[in-house]
Amino acid sequence: MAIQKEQVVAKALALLDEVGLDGLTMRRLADAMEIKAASLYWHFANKQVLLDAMADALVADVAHMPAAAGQPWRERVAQVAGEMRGALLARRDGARVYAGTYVTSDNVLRVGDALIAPLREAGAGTRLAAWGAFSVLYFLLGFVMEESGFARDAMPAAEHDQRAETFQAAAMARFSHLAATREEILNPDFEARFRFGLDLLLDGLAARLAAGE
Amino acid sequence: MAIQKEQVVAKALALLDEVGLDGLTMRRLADAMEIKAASLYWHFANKQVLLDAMADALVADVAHMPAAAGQPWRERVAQVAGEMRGALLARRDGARVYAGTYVTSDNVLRVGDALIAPLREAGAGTRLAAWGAFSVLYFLLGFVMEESGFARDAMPAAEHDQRAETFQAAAMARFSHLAATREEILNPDFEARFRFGLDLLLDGLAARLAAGE
DNA sequence: TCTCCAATCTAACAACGTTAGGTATAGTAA
DNA sequence: TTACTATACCTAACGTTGTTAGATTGGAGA
Repeated sequence: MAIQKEQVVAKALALLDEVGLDGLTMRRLADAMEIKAASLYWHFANKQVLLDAMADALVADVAHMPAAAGQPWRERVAQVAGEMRGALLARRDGARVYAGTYVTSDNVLRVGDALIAPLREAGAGTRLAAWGAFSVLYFLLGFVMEESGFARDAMPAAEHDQRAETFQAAAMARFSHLAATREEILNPDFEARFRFGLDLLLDGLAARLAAGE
Repeated sequence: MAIQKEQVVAKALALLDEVGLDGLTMRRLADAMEIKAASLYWHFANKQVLLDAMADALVADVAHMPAAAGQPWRERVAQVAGEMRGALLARRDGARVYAGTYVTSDNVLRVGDALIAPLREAGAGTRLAAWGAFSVLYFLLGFVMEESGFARDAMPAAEHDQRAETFQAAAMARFSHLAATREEILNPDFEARFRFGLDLLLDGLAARLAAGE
């Protein structure tokens, strides 16, 4: 029975890649499984429960690697954060699915634990460790939501270009600082941008660790 | 005509507070305006356009105050970020509405400009200013989404308590670091938590500014 | 008075999530 | 074998949603 549930979730994630979150309907999912829509309610009480299970499955592979001996806490945090970002980007609308749920499954909790652990072992107090780890998660979630919203394949290329154009027009006309930093705002190297923001947080954490918090 | 549009948006925001994003249907909005649903499509091409306009209106009051003379860049960034958080929290599901759209309206662009400005004037290069400002925005968005999801009035009290319970059970059994920092994870002082994460980012930015980036 | 156009209406469509209640299948106990 | 039970599906339908087509209103300008 647990096996069947997981098969449904797997098919749902595969379908998500095809049709996106808005296109993911119970009827379409049922079709893909060669089943009728009503039968899905045998396995899941409602669609939200299904989405919760999908969100859980989304991060199932994150934070499984044990820390290498002597690995610095920064690297460990960055590692988990990178895995998490990768997991949310791996499937279309992954970040939206994840953000739309409020799951406290093992898979989700493990990520939190894996972010807190390096901080605690580096000497952080409970507040610094907990709030710091969650700050990383908040940044990560906000970042990836924007990142997947901006991805070229998330919208018609024409719309993408038109957006950049209206942005530029408004920026030049009214917002001098946006205009001045336009190139960096539109810079599509999301890997570097993510690393940049993450490093800001890690630097802040390092300063507090050094100060004995 | 623009007036009418804004009246619809205003009513929609008022209704949002009453029924939440999921309860906000075109028919209900039309009812509240003593109009039929189809008539809304005279003013807005579709629901998403309406939601975009709502997201725009949501942040209409943010970042209007000019910087006080000699005000440090940190304070200015914190000020705008605080206003933005306040705006997203001011209306029920405000963060969800905002995150679900991709608007490049004046109101939205002004926030970006107001976050970049202090950094640039403090000597930041274009990359540091732009990426730094957006890092603050990403954190902010992720934070407020979580915050409003966790707010007591966002879900039945029973569900809230049950969540905390299942969290605790799992944490104690399997995730020692979550268990150890449990109190700080569940700490409801979101004001302090927000300030904490924001300060992490600001510290990181300060270090880079000092280094001449 | 006539014309025009903005703003609304009625009516309907397809699609959605979900529920009630029936049916086949397969394993288990008598 | 027979009877029972739980699992996993089915058909059929309900109410609601976003949206469209096309008709109707009403007021302003010629």
